[in-house]
Amino acid sequence: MDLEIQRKNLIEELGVHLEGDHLAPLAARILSTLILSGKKGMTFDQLVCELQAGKSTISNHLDHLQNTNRVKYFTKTGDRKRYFIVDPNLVLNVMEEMINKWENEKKLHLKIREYKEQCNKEAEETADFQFDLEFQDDFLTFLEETSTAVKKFKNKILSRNN
Amino acid sequence: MDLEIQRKNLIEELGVHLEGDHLAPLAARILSTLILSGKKGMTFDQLVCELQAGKSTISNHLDHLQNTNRVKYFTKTGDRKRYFIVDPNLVLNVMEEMINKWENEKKLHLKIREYKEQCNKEAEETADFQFDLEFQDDFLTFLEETSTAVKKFKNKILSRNN
DNA sequence: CTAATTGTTCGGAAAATTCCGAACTAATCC
DNA sequence: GGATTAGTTCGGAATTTTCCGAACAATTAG
Repeated sequence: MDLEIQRKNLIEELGVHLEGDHLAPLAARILSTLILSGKKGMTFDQLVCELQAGKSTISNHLDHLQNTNRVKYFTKTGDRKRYFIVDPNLVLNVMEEMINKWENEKKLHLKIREYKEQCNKEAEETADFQFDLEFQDDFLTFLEETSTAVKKFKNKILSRNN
Repeated sequence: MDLEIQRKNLIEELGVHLEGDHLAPLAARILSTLILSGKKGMTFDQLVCELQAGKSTISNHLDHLQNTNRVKYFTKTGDRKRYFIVDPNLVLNVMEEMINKWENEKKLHLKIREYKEQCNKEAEETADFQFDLEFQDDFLTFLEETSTAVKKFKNKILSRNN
């Protein structure tokens, strides 16, 4: 198949997938376009043209993508344009985010566990309803182990990259 | 602190967190309410009342939560009401979803890798730009390992439960 | 100095999501 | 049979998200 057609299709397919991560449709298209452009990057105008979008749309989404550590840019001497690329640490950043999310989830579920235990203590005296804590414990173990797996891999990449 | 106030706060806090998983605000509140209600469950009317929402809203969201394997209900003989509870397999189902998502992500990135390799082959002859495949390879390894970690834990839970 | 390039900011239009109430169904109760 | 319980379906109102174009910098080019 023609490489250019293949590329267009991949931008859309990857774009749809990236929308799953709280990215607006066009933000997802920008990111997938940059992923497929590799290290040569893309300029603001190229993105506007390629994605058939308004300049302000591209500007705002690029801002957001940079603030969330997904995109960076480089420049060339004597060239005012910015060349946008995916953040070289994107994989690490994504992992960092996952770990943080899970860390928060763990704290929350510990709070819930505590609440349930308090309820059980109160109910004990009246031989009333008791909470089953298995759900909470399963979930906490799950978060713990998955988080550890990701951390381990993160360190592996980090030590390889230095 | 008063248990009831603690509960209300937890519903909101957990609710906000659950909104992160593509759940509408009220859908997230339903799920967090059920998580905090334990195995005694909650009836349709209790949810309508507790969450101050319209019956149709609760009905539709409950439908969706059941279709996505997050919520189940049980009944009592001589009682027409349904008692909604979190799906006992919620943890397993969430893991299942993560694995599937990552499986898809892997396929997509393999496609991208292939595209980039084709580009490189074409560019070789003209000594042109070459794609760096490290990003793709890092990501693929990452998905592989995390997926394996989750699968392992899933099996541990499964063997414990039978 | 004037024009062109490279964007950013702001107000609002368009579209999608979320939620509600009114009307409806289906089963049970009296 | 009529009233009550336990919900569902449908149309649309309210809110939020997403995107755009016009006007506005700010830098460089001629």
